[in-house]
This record gives sequence, C-alpha cells and structure tokens, in this order.
Amino acid sequence: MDEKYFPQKIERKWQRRWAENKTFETEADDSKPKFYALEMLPYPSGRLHMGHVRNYSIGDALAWYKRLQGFNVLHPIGWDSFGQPAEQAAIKKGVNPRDWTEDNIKQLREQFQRLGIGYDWRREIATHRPEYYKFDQWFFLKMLERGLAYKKMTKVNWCPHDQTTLSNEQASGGVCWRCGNPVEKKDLAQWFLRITAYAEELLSGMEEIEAGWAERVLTMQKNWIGKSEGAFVDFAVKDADENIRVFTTRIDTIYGANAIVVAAEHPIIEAHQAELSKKVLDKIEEIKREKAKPTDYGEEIEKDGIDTGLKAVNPFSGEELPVWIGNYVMMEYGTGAVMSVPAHDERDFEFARKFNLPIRQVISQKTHSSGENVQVMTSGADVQPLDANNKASGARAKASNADVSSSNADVPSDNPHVPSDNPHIPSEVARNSGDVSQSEAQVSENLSSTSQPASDNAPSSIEAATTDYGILINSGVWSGKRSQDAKREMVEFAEANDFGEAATTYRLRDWGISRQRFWGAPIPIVYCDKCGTVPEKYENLPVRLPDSAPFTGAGESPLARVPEFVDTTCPNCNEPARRETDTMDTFVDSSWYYFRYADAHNAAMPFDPKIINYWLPVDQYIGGVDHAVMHLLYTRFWTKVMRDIGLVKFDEPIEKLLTQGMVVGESFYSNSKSSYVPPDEVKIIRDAKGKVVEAKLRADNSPVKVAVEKMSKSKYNGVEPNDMIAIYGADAARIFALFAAPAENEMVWQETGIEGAVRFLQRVYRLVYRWRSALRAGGRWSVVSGQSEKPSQNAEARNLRRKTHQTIKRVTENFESYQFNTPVAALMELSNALGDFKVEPDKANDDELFAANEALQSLILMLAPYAPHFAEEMWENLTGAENGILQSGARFPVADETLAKADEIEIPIQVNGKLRSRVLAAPETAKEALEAAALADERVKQYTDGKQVVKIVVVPNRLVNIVVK
RNA sequence: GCCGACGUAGCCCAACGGCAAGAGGCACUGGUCUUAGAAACCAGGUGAUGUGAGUUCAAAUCUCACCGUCGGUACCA
Repeated sequence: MDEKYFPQKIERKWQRRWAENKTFETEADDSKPKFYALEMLPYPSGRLHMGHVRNYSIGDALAWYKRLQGFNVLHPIGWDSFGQPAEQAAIKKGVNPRDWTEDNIKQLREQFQRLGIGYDWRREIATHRPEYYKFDQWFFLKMLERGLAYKKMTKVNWCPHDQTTLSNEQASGGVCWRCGNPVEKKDLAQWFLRITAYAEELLSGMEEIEAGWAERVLTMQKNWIGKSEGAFVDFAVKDADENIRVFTTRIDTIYGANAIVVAAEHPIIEAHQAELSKKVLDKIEEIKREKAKPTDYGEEIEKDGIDTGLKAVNPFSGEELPVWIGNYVMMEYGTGAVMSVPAHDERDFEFARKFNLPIRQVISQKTHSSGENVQVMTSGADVQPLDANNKASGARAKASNADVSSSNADVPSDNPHVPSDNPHIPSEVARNSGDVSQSEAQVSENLSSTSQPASDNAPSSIEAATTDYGILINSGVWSGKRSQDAKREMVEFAEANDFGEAATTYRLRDWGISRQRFWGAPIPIVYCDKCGTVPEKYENLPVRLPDSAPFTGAGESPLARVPEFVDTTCPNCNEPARRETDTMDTFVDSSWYYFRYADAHNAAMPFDPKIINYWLPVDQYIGGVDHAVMHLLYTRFWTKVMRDIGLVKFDEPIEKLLTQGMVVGESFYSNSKSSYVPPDEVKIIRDAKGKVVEAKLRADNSPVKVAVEKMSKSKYNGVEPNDMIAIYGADAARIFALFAAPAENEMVWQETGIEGAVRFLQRVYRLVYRWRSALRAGGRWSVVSGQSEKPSQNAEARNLRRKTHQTIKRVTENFESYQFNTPVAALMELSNALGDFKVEPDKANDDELFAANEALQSLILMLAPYAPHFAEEMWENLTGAENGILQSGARFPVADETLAKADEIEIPIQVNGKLRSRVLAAPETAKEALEAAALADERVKQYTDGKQVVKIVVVPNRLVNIVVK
C-alpha cells in the first residue's frame, strides 16, 4: 500500500480487474431477487459532460448498493445514436454520419470506463445499427396491423431551423425542443402513432406508479393528456340540413350562448363557401395565415374573427345565434366549434367585448350555501325571456350591439328567478321554446312563495367573466338549479332529445413520427401505383439505410435522392414501387431500448418475453426531467402496445423514476468587456463572514457580474469531466456529484467542492494505512459480519461501535429512500469518529481492534457505491481479498439496533413548552418513571412550585412537557 | 393567467410534530507545520428557519393567506 492516495493508479487497476473478473456481468436467475437499475441512454456526442457524470453516478451508486445486498443487478448502457447532430456534421463537414457516430461512441465509451461505472458491456446497444432499428420497423408494422399507425395529411409542427417536423410534445410551448426556435405550421403527409387510443389508460395507469414517480412528472403528463369531461351539443344550422357540433364542459351555461364560434378550418365553412361574402373569406384566409406563423412564447394573440352570416339554433332555448369564425378556436381540439358564453368564459368574454356581442349572465353565485332556502343572486337586469316566437332574440341582439353593459342593466325583468333546491323538470318537456317558456312559468309560479329578490347583489354591468359554478338563472326551466345538477340533467336531456351527448376530450394528439431526415430508422412502407400503400414484409426487415445520401439541409428527405433506396418492388405485386423516404422520430428508438438490454442480441425478436418478464419492469430509472412528457409518455404508450401484442405482461414499464437536476456552474460577466470571462481572470472579494460582496476583473479591477447558470463553453463555466478525473480521480468526482445536493435539485459544480471530496478520501486512506498492519497482526484480517461475540467492555471501543452501527442504520435508511447526499455526510462523521478514536493501533487491545476493524470495514463497504475503485483498494488492503468486494462475498453491513443505542439518553424536560432541565434515563424508560423523574427535578420544581399541573406529556425516549397554570 | 415544487448560517444542505435550530461539506477566521506561500492537520457557528395568522402541551415540520425563486403550461372550450 502506498503511503499516499494516488487515484489514477487505483482506478486503472480496478477497472482492469472488473473487466477480467466480469464483475458486472449478469444473467437472469430465478433463484435471486433482481434489480434493474437504469439511466437514460445518452446521445453519443463524443464528450462526456457533468450532467452525465451525475446521472450515471447516481445509477451506479444504486446498482452497487443493491449488489452488496445480494440482488442480481442489471445495469446496462447503450447509445441513442440516431439523430440530428450526426446529420448536421454530415451537412457541415461532409463526414459520413455512420463513421462520425461510431467514432463518438468509441470515445464516449472510453470516458464511461474511466469513470468506472459498472456496466454489463455485453449488453451495449446502439440504436443506429440495423440489428436494432430492424425492430423499430417491426414494431411499426405491428402497429400498422393493429390500426395504431396511420398516415394523414395535416398541419404539422415544422422547425425552420432544424428543417424537420416535430411531434406536439417536441414543439411544446411553440418552440423546437432541440434548438428553441419558434415552430411553424406546415401541411405535410405524416405517419402517426395512435397514442390517443391509450389516453385514458395513460391517465389511469398513473395510479400504479404514483408511489415511485415524482409527483410533478405525473402532473405534467396529466396536464399534457388534458382530459376534459363535458358534452357535445348539436346546433342546427338555419336553412340547412346540418348541425354544428360543439364541445362544452359547461352545458349549464348554454342559455348564455351568444354565438357559435368555429375554427377557420371548420368544415361548415367550406360547405357554405358560396354563401360567404368576400370580406368573410378574406378574414378566413388572414386567420389561417396568422395561425401558420410562429408565435412568440408567452405572447398573447389578439382575438380576431368575423360573423359569417350563418345562423345556428340553440337546441335548448330555440334562440337563433350567429355563427362566427374565431381565431381562438382550434380545429384540432374538441369539434373545432364552441358555443360562446361570454358571461362565463374569459375567452368568449374578450371576444364578445371586442365585437360588441351581447353578454348574458346565466349563472348566479349563491349567497348562502346551506339548506333549502338557497338565495339566488341575480342580475335581474339582463334577463330576456324568449317569447314563443323568438322575437326577443332579435331585439336583444340589436340592443346589445349598441352597448353591452348598459343594455344588460336597462332591460327590466319580469321573470323572477327563484331559489330552488330541486325544481322538478318534467321529462316530457318538449324541445321547442314555447313549451320551455311555459314550463319555466310554471316552475316560477310553483316556487314563487320562496322567492327572495336579491337585487342588492345585482351587478349593474358585467366586468368580467365568472367561471365558477353557481345557480342557473335566465335559463328557462333549468333556472334555479345548481350548476353541477344542471350539467348532468341537461346532458341527459340533450341525449334524450337526440341533439347531444356526454363527451370526453383529450388534449393529447397522436404522435407524428415522420422526419425528413436521413439519420433515422426508415419507415418500412412501399408505395405502389397498383396496390397503394403497402407495408414491407417482416422477412425483408430491416429496411436498411444506404451508406450515405446527398445532404442538402434543405428540409427534404435525403433518402428521396438515393435511387437505390427509393426504387424497389412492391411486396404485394412485385411491380416497381417506391419506398417511403421519411425516417422515424428518434423517440421511437428510445421507447423500448431498455427492453432490448435484457436480451440484446436476439435476431428474431425484439426480445424474448420470458427474459423480459424476469428483468422488467425497471426498478429504478434515472434521468433528466426534460423528458417528463416526451420520452416518458411515449415509452409508457409503447409498453401498453407491447402488452397488447402479447410481448410483456405488465402495464407500466418503470416502477420508480428519479429525475435528477441540472449541473450548473458559476459564471462571470464583465460589463466593461461585454462578455463572459474565465474564472481565473476574476478576483472575488468577500466580507469577514465569507460572503461574496464583489467580483472584479483582475486585469483592471472593473466589476464583474456573478451568476449561476447552465454550463456552457461560451460562459466559461463548463467543467470537463476528463480534466476532473485526471486531477482528482473518478471517485472524488462521483462523490462530489452525489454529495453536493439532493439528486433532484440543481447542483452547483465547484472546484473547492471536489477538493473536499478528495480530502475525505485521503482521510479514509490514512486511517486504513494507519490501522492496516495492526489489524493484520492482531489476526483481525477476517471479514467482520457486523456482530461481535461478546459486547465490548472498553468505553472507547463501545462508543466507536455505537457510531458504526448508527451510521449503518442511517446510510441504509437513506439509500432506501433514495437520498444519496446524506449518506456521504454520515460516512464523513464515521471517519471523523475513527479519527477521534484515541487508541494507538499497535497498543490496542482486542476490543479496540475489533471496533476499529468493524468501523473501517463498514465504512469501506458503505463507500463502495460512491467511490468503488477506492473502496476496492481499501478492501483489498484490509482483508486481502484480491478479486474485489463482490467476489469476496462481502455484503452491505447490517445495523445492530442494540449496539446503535446509547446507554443513556438525555431527556429534555419542558415546562409549558420551554426547556427547563434535562434528566438522564436508560433507553425505553417507562412513561411513569420519566414523569416522576421530571417532577422530582430541582430546576423543574422552580417552575412548577405553587402552580397547578394541568397536564404532563411524556414521549418515551424523547421528552417530558409539564403544562402548569 | 393557470398548475406544481421550493424558501433553514455567506453558500450547498441535515433535522420521525418533541432537546437551547445543526449532521456533513464549502467559504471565512485563528493556530500548528514551513524561510515564505500552498497543501495537510487542529480549533472556531456567524441565525427572526421568507412574512403573517391558525391548529397543538409543543411547529422549520401541519393548515390558510401573502411575498419571492424555479419548473410546467398557455386561447384545450
């Protein structure tokens, strides 16, 4: 053993031994409990960055911990090697994307090995290789068979910078997920995967995994899926034999509808094109144009629209409503048409305000929520009961157009809207408005005795939309009902009368997977003039990518210019045909890669279901939160499809998910230079407490702005993992990556921090060095099991053993709750305790040697997940085991509760919640004894004498609180 | 705007509703060593637990409101 710690030497040595001993290679084995530790597969950019170090250090720590507990651990790695950077390199530098990628993989693999992450390298996969993407294509064909893949012409998200289409998930926020540029809309024929078929299950399946997934990730997915329950209602188009179907979640506000607003792309527009004025048609074109433009994130688009002149009839009231086109209505959601209820919807309100449409309140807020006598607050003023002939609607429209607010206030009501907990609506109420009015009159009369005018609460005009539930007013026979009841009953009414139905819509849309790129898996489709769109035969897979293609970067599929690829024969009729030239989204590759790890070289199938059902689901997945919606939603979908195909038996592929935070660094911005400057050009001035008060440029003392930002070259705040490993060693880098902050948090990379990690390792190294020969000479060579035959008599030894077992307990508990930073602190404490163990190794007695050996061995074993090379080396020096910790049969230490317990506990005594004294007691002292000891205490007596003891709270082992008066 | 998370020492962070707020690291200060510095070692805790109310014998911890930071989302009817 060297006197000093030389990380590079130790790390090289153990990386070699691990490879020789196949330490991390595993096979399915039913006799052992399994653990699948998985980190998101990296894109092989050629350079390892600190985010990688953190991600893979967490995963490896967990894998080591589980291995040391006797689990059969699968810990694989691979490469997400299709994708744009390779193609970009081809466009810019003319290199072959395949060579470029393979080269990068080689470099990155070497860096991973230098980090010493314990992977089973036999299972390594790369998604750009035909052996892998063959099964992307296989899955595509399976989905096609099941109707889960289809092609349609549609408006797709188009990134003008990357020159490719994007899925909705990749264009979230209106910007490209890769380059951050605003996304345009473009008409393109695209292949889609029908993820919406699983929308409900993707939502309900969350119950199964919510215990193991960060709540925010599930919330993000939930919001993205965007389930919305409501109703379809059909509005008949006047003078035409057709309906406009709207989707609404607030059918209870339907009497407040002032218009039907449809999307510019709505079919009704096309159908009536001939009847529309030029002005209307121009507006439609304008709206469509505007919609295709990229919009700034966060920018509010001004409402725009136009009255088409068409009329639709409200099936509930019989009221005739104008049909408008509105730029705020989306064809892709719901039915592409809405009923505009300005009083109770903010968007409709804004729209109505802008175009002076009438605003009618139909929901009133309750003033009393209890009992039968529900008081209704009614504006009274804006009531416009329809007469049997609908004359009123025309009159109202006119009045409203003049001045929305005053017209609401000025029209007197002759229709008292009465409170009611349950007005009976006859089920035979006819649909025509005359009957409705009649019933309403009846209801009003029946309940008029309980009527309570509430004019004091009446607003003189409507200032804003109120979207809360309340009591219906101005709603014919439905007036007086509560929103919740009305919603249900009105849907039933619509269903019974055949003009509507309950409906659920989702925000989630199908997953567009066509990409106009070369470097992806070809979509296995052939277009034949005779047979049409024909799937490639399974036996012809993979449809191989050609070696290269003309890369123009012009946004068209490079494969279209490769005749050898395009020209083929129809799998159906054998006549000449053309291949699909778009490739698949790379998220297809990553949707199932971790299934492939379990059976990485299967040539016939994506994987053998038997093997998969041993290793999967993944026990712990670790990756960035940026994939919360994209990758993690797609892979859940993929799993459900695989289940339905019969490949897997479970519904959810990932039991636990840890989303680690970003690694950031301190950056310095110089105002005088108007640029970022490297840290070594900056002088930091601190006050007496060490607080940074100022930062100056060394050169000219000009001020520098300090910030903590995502690492990047241009900001000079990036750190090269290679450099860190070269200077401090992989183990120190890994310890610091885990120790600096909880895994979910952002982590600030500081060089002083990693120095602290090295110091810690050096301390432990010195401890081992100091004790090593004494332990060997004393025959303490053997591995300690965690229990000693006899309790230690020596106080010093007993204290150390207590600390050891307390540490084991803490570290184990922390690992079990996936805290990786706190165990390091506990291990530092233990090493400090060993340092404070004031016994000379060569003068130590048996008890002391035993305690020191136990402490050191436990420390080393618990350190293995963080600093595996270091732990291996120390283990070898302590125990003589040359083939490594795992081969030696060592297990993670087990805490002995008895040893961990203190002999005596100080019990604080409070009087009225304030600490007044302490008493010493043995652990588990009975309540009564503690109470007696507390009351007998002299200092306590000072506070209790002459007072009445009201209550005594005794928490065994914790405290006594005496409440006096 | 809406949804969610988080606010503890100069900084990163600990703390089953229970001790006088502190485990660990960084920074800072002093000391040992050194020609000096660095490294290493030793010692030192610097605070309205964001603000305000509530629940409780007892609140950093639970509840509510507000403020601040971060993240997601944005006409989703």
